[in-house]
Amino acid sequence: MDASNHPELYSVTELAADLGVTARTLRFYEDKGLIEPRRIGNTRVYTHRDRGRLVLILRGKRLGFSLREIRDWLALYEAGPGQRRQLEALLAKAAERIATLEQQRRDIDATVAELKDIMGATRRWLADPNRKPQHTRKARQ
Amino acid sequence: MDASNHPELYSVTELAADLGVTARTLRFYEDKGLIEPRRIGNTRVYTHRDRGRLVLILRGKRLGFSLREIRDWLALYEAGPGQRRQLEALLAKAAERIATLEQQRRDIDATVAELKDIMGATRRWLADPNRKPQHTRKARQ
DNA sequence: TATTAAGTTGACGTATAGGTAAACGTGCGC
DNA sequence: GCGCACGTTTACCTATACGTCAACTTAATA
Repeated sequence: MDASNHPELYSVTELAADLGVTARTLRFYEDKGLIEPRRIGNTRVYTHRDRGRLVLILRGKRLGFSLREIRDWLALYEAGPGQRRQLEALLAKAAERIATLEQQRRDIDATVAELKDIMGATRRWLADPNRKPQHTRKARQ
Repeated sequence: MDASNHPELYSVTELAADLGVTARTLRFYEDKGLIEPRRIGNTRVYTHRDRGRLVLILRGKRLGFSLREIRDWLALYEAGPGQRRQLEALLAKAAERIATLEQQRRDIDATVAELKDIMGATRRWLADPNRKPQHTRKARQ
């Protein structure tokens, strides 16, 4: 069950270790239709191309896409007639994701501001418990 | 099952509507030990104080704390000997949360930058497919 | 009184990305 | 001939914050 004699073939455990994930993860991705490694008998054998595909998958994950999105995009990428459409779809998805992230960033900024405000009020209160607690910012509720 | 005759008493549905959540949510919070409204027979009756407590709970949620954290903090707030300790605990929690959020913000910034980089490369590729795709930034993997 | 509205508990479903365990097969070296 | 390391599948578990029934009781009202 060892494929190390051939430089471009990997077992699950090998490739998983190589990519910094567990074998379970690779099998899970297969379950979800993201990869389909060859088999020798019952045993999975990953090629260099499979590895490349997995690198793409992991990058997608790191960028915050769900496995479903990644799978759909890869399928579309393989089946499509030209490249143009997929690249445009990719651009759209990326723009969408950027919008989401920038919204999250604004939410974070607002939350941090509110937390800092509460901290300030709390500190003033600790310094002088008689002074009424007074927030300078108004919360959204 | 209507408590509207008394200005400070609410039924689940009333208070839920008032707070913009569902009755299920209030019962769930009770299950999790965050509130303990009085009962008339089997029926929940919320007082003005319960409402105040729920406002605190919802603010905690909005600021990104888990129900468990909120519950623990409320318990500590009720049981504690003075206020000083709880306020200091609150300060610590808030600082912790701010640190988490600022880390998230950095992650978002990095991700957005990478996405924009990919978009740029994709656009150049669309404009001139002969030119090799070339990212200016290097990803973390 | 019969109906309806609102209350109750309990249990199962949802989404995500795997972890963990059980039970089993299989080739290899000694 | 045996054990070990590694492979396989199936299936249930995790965390979070509720949503969604279902079955039942109680209270108010026409």
